[in-house]
Amino acid sequence: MGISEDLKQNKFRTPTSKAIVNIIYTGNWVLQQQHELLKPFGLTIQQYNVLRILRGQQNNPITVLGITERMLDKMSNASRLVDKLLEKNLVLRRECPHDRRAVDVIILPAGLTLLEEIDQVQLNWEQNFHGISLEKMDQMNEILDEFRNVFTNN
Amino acid sequence: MGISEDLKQNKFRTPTSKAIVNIIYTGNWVLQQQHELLKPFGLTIQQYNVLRILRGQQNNPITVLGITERMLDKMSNASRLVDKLLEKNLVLRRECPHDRRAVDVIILPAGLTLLEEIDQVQLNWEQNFHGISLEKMDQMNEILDEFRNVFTNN
DNA sequence: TTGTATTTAATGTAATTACATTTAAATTTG
DNA sequence: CAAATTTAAATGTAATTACATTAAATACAA
Repeated sequence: MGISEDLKQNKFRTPTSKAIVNIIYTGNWVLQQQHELLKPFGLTIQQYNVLRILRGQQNNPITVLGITERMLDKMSNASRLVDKLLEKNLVLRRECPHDRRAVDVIILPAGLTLLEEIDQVQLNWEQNFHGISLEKMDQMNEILDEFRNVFTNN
Repeated sequence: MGISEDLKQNKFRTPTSKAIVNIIYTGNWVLQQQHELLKPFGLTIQQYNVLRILRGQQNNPITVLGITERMLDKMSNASRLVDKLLEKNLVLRRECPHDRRAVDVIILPAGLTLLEEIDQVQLNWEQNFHGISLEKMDQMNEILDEFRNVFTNN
């Protein structure tokens, strides 16, 4: 019996201790799904996140530090992630004009096209959750937010 | 502005797409906390999980495959994780009597003691969430379970 | 201005992880 | 029974990640 059965059978001291395992497990489960979904596109989850951050900039360049700050996942070396995207010709890197320490990164049309392809598959995957009411989703979002905010804001 | 602000400001197409990011982000946030919490004890999260699985066995040995099946995190090479725990003298490894392919793993008293120490810190950390009602925790648990179960059971 | 501290990115490295392969034992099949 | 298949664990390896350090540019302070 695996952990999914543990979760079903409520083998936990308290709802809180179950919640902690449940959040880790479900987060991991989602990551796994995303990982599978991205495989055919030759991107890791981290690379995909960086690409989306770049798209979110709407043509404005963003520095490597800017990327780091926006990343889901702590400091996974944005510098080397950008390297990988460069190798795939999905982004452009150039010295920042006002600050020669910084490096601007911009998404290339090829990057945008790739993201659009992935969007299709993503949207399709999200359809799976349409059986869950939006009210419930909102509820969960609220509680997750509250969960993190017990520590003076995160 | 980082992703935590994105979550606060509801910059998402739908509650569902927010939920997906929120679950990954919160899961990651919890993992990060656990990681910090375990640092003083010289264990990685994976090693800690394996130790807890072994404790859950109540003196009954469990095979490496058994451990893999119970792990939160897919296949992170239980074999090598057990190696690490062996190096730290927290577990014992021996050939399984009925099946010479399999290897039984048992937690040692030192392992149990270490877990007890960690329990203290864990419990202390969980106190942070006592401001959230148990009803809410239950609600979140239910929705997380439902979330995963849209795919014929996970 | 000069020297010090800070910021930004890149790099070195050790550990971890993902994924495939290997080895040995057990199980199944002909 | 022998051969083929499956199962369990270990291992090889390439990629990724975590963490520390370095290098270069900027900001700041005396």
